[in-house]
Amino acid sequence: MSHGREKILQTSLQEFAEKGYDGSRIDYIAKSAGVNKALIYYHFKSKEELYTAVINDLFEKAASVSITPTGTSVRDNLLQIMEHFMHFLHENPFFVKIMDQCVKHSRDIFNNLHHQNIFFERVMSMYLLGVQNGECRKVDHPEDFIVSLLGAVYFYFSHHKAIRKFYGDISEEEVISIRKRTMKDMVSRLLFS
Amino acid sequence: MSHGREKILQTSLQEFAEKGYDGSRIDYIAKSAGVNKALIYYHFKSKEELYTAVINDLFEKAASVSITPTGTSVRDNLLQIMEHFMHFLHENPFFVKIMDQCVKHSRDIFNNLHHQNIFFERVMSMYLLGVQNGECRKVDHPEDFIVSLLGAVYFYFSHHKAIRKFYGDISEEEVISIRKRTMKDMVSRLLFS
DNA sequence: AAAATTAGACTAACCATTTAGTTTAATTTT
DNA sequence: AAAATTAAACTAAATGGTTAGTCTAATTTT
Repeated sequence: MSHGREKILQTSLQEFAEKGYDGSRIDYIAKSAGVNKALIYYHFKSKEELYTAVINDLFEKAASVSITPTGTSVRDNLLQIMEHFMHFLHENPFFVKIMDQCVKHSRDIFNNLHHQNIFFERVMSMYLLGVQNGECRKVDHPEDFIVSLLGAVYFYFSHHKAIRKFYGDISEEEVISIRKRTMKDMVSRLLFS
Repeated sequence: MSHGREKILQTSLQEFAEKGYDGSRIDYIAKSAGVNKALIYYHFKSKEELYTAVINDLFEKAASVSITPTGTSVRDNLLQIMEHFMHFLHENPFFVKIMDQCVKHSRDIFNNLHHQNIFFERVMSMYLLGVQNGECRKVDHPEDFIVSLLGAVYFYFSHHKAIRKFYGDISEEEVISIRKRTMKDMVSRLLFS
């Protein structure tokens, strides 16, 4: 594989994540990647195709993250998955930014992605296991509770700029550790009892 | 007040909410608003200024929404505020869309807004009241629980397209009613007991 | 009369895309 | 092994559509 192509993809991810599709400039991507603009068109047909390539790449990586919980109880495993979700968002800030735009931009790109929702599915199937073996409490609409739990976690990362001030002047790591505790408490209180 | 100015602001809100700042076109706004393009520049210095005017307008309206809970207990009042939050997001889809972009776009515009967080503040002060009179349970980091609760509600609206499918083939009103029940359950389990 | 609005041509900058070519390294032919 | 050929990777510069913003002169509204 050519070095240029990889570099273009990396740089484009940053640019698209930060400025959005319409705000991104091919010229700037080329300059940042240290390649000639035409090389982008050599590897990708158009800006649109570059965008979808970037997105597919990203979501593929996201989907390949293996989450095989190792706990002995459903409770442990659920907490592990959720913690994993948190870490994933924390370590992949581009994912959140791209995801946020992607939901709005061309629905075709987004709908053709298969792996948007591994975390939802894993939490759900783990929860259903918990209901079966009596560990979890039964709720009428588990999908709604799970969306709420994932959303609560996601929201902090997607609206970091707006939210951060509520936590005062402590380090990011401290906030994450607080959020982790809260998240565990939420899982316990909402899905168990 | 001039009729044109109002119409321009309304139309711009839609355009900016749907396409984002960079994706929006002044020509299109003028056409949709049924006014001449020059009129936009008669009222607003530039696209950027139009954008900030639209945003300030929107957040001003959002802040002016009076939330004066009428319940007899802190529990009732908290639930009322949260339900109000949900209704507000449901009825003002533009708000969510603008908010989402706004967090990313020019930080100056966003940081100069005073009223981003009325809901956070009202929930927080109501909760503190509940702690004082013994209705609510004490938690180490109430700000984190409140962010999580608001986030759980917000997430559904901001990522509607990605999430909707988890609820199957039921009407939007039904989903909202399910979400309302879940939200109440969450408030009860997280802030009380 | 002053403020609001229209018509629409105009411009300058911007920006995605193309064209026409070069470089490099590997493969084939002589 | 030298010469010829190929294909892929890459580049500099041009092209042309798009778009924010302007200008002028006239008309309508308050």
